[in-house]
Amino acid sequence: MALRHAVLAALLDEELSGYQLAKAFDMGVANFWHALPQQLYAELAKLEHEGLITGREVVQETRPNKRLFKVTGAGLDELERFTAAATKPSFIRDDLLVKVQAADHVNTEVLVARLTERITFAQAKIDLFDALLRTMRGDLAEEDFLHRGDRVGPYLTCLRGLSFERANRDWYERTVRVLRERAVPSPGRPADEGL
Amino acid sequence: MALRHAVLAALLDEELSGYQLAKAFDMGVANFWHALPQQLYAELAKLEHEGLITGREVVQETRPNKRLFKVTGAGLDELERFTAAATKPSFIRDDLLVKVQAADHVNTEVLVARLTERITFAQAKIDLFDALLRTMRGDLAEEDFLHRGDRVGPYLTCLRGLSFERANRDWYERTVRVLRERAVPSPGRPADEGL
DNA sequence: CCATGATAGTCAAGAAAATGACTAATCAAA
DNA sequence: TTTGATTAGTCATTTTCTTGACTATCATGG
Repeated sequence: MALRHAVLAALLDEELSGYQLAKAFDMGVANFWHALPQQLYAELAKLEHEGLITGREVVQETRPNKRLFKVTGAGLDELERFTAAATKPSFIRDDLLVKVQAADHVNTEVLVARLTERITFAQAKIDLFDALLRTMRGDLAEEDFLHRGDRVGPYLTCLRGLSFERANRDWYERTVRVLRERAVPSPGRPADEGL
Repeated sequence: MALRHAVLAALLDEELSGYQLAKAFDMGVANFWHALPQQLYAELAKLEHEGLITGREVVQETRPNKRLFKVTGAGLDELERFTAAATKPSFIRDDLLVKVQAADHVNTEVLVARLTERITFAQAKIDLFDALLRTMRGDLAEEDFLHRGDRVGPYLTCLRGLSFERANRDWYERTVRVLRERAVPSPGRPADEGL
């Protein structure tokens, strides 16, 4: 039941429409949670029905009308309750880990290709997060912002996202290096093709 | 559809029973995927039905009988196909990120408590992974093992798990530090209670 | 003798997430 | 001028994951 709380958390700082939320939760900027539009619209409906958020229609001339949502007092209480509740640990869930686990038994070249794709992707996210952090902290140094800035929550989660993507990139790179080195027949070790 | 491939990957190096698999996939050692026993038994049944694995009954006197599974040729082909297929990027999915995202709006003390719990948990996993890695590489240095050892797949995934848990621990610790510092009323900045 | 915990495995139900297709408007560029 | 992109949102189906309970046997400790 974390999606609902992720939505509540996202609506704390600004009123957003379902569409804007969907953008925020898509792969690009999903620094703290990821969800598809369908899930979000469904969740917004439920949350509004339960009185944890309220929506207001915003009429637009040039664009289709939209509904902006914000968290109610009851919503804040629910978040508070959620925060106090026990947490269950998180796991990495990455296709690539499964593939690398099988690395000794499958074709190395395709695996390296997949890893290389992901290096690019990870780097893109790193750049994005870097830019996001710079925007958030303005002209303050990071430590200053964390100490004195208002709204450090989003900054902290973004830091985690940045660190995660950096670790991804580094591991992808190292794994590629290892697999490539092993693929080259070197003295003292039989080559891949030799098996 | 990654669970089935995770199971295949896990069965590559050794024959395992459903029960043993369940152990391997539980929170303790799930370095590359996580799943509950129910999922695993169901998946094993499906995989056997489709001929991607074969099971053999092992009669035991002192314990209930068990079925050991191993990957068939078709299973290996399926893994190969999976490895070649496009990967979708992975995201962190952590309750705590949601909670920290809302940090500026909820009670800091309970949040710090949750974070502190996780520091302990992360440290335990770090120690576990460290030990696992040492066992896998034997008396070889890491770089030597990665270059010359057989079966580097599991080692590499374990490395990723280790790095992930280290990053978790570090982020939890930093977040606790930041939240604690901000909670203390300091000159030049209004205290939490002041709002 | 009884409680416990480990081994080994199963069933059913429900919540959450992913997939795929769809409406409908407006704007910008080819 | 029609194609594609963006904004805004919905529906239906399937897959996957989680929760919770349940059956057995054997070993160990108290």
